[in-house]
Amino acid sequence: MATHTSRGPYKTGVRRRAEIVAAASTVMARRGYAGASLRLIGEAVGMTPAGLLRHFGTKENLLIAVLDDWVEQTIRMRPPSSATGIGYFTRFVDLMRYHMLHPGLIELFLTLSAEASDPSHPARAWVTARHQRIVSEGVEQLRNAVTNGEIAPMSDRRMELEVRGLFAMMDGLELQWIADPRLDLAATFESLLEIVLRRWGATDAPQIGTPESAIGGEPDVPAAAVRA
Amino acid sequence: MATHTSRGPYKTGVRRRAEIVAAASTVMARRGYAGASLRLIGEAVGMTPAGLLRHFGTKENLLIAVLDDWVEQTIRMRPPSSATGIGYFTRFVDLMRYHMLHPGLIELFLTLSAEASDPSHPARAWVTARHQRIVSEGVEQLRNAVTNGEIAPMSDRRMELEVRGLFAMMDGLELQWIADPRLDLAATFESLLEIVLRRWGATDAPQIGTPESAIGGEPDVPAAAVRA
DNA sequence: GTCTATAAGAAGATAGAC
DNA sequence: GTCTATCTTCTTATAGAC
Repeated sequence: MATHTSRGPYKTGVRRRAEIVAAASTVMARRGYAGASLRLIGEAVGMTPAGLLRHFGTKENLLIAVLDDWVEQTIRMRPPSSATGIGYFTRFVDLMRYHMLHPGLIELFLTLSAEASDPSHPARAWVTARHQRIVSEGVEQLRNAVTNGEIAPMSDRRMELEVRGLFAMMDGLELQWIADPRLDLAATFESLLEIVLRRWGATDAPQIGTPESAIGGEPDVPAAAVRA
Repeated sequence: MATHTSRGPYKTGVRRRAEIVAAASTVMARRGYAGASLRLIGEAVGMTPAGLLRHFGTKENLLIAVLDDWVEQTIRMRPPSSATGIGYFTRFVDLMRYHMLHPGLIELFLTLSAEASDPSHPARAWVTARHQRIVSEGVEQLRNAVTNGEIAPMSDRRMELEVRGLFAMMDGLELQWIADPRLDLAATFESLLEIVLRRWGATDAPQIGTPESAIGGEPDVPAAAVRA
């Protein structure tokens, strides 16, 4: 006991736990919650199903850990209130680029969002709450943009409509992208966001040219190379 | 044999088959392909798993039958080439209203679209092919709209971008709607479509007021009542 | 055409050795 | 902290009675 080099008794345990969450995240993203068995996750991290349950008790607890990790990663990538007004929205281009490098994250979110149409799905409440949170967060930032004079004024109803439309477009593009990874997700979104910002009357809309093609159809334009 | 009243020997068989497909469609939409066991589907239609497999042989064959039925229902609702140019896009408002009355259809499509991010998923090829088909179909109709002088000209790349953005918005709104059915899907989409058509320079964009609120928050505005 | 019975395997979860 | 072994239940699928 006195000879171990780690400073805390739980140090390796914490690391192992993180490895399990990462593996579970990947497998659940690919196969869905129901399709991701503890054996499959265990194989990915080199452990038996019993070993996993020593750490998390139940499969549902593991899902919750995966969701928490997803939130943590997203926040680390895009800290809340790091940008206000229009800057809040332009930062989503970086988020899309981040997603292209970590496909599992968005696969997981979309799979759970769709699966959770079942009211008895363990992630149902989490998904619903998250949708509500990002819409109200978006409306708040759009209001900031108006207050700061970055964009033209609009009604509250119009703001909710615009925010819902923008977030819907992001999710829908991600859905197209996981069906065909040749789609340049970040570039496509960047072009569409520019159109939206221009329509809102943003004066500092980023100057971005229309990408060569949304799909890299020609073999000499390997858009898929951007992925990890 | 000579006494039965049905005209063909397979009449009841065909009806039963249709009932199974309908039940399987509902259960798969709610639980995903992996989560929808033959036992669960059998209970929904009053049959044992063995009975189901008498009709379809394997679970995967049943999924194929469900996908074919999905296509058939969608086509019946919105016949191909029934509207060209801008009319093609405005008809999507009707499609959204239809989806609100038949939630299972869109739940199934979204669940499978997300699940099928796994390359080994049996519906992977079907989902990918469908995404490609509707994008090229949309671009074709947008081109028609330009040719007919309904909207301002735009480049081929821009057309693909606009179509991808519009379809992404539709899928994303549907994702928001299954997470919170209080959202008035058709009205929200109608308002957003009007904005897009106006931007395209459509002269006959439908005159629709912004809905009272995208979410019927007040108890006296039961937006959910529109559902079946 | 649907059933019961059953196979062969995988699922989540528990007990206890080391 | 991870293992093996085991339990119970559930999975898809087959065989054969009615």
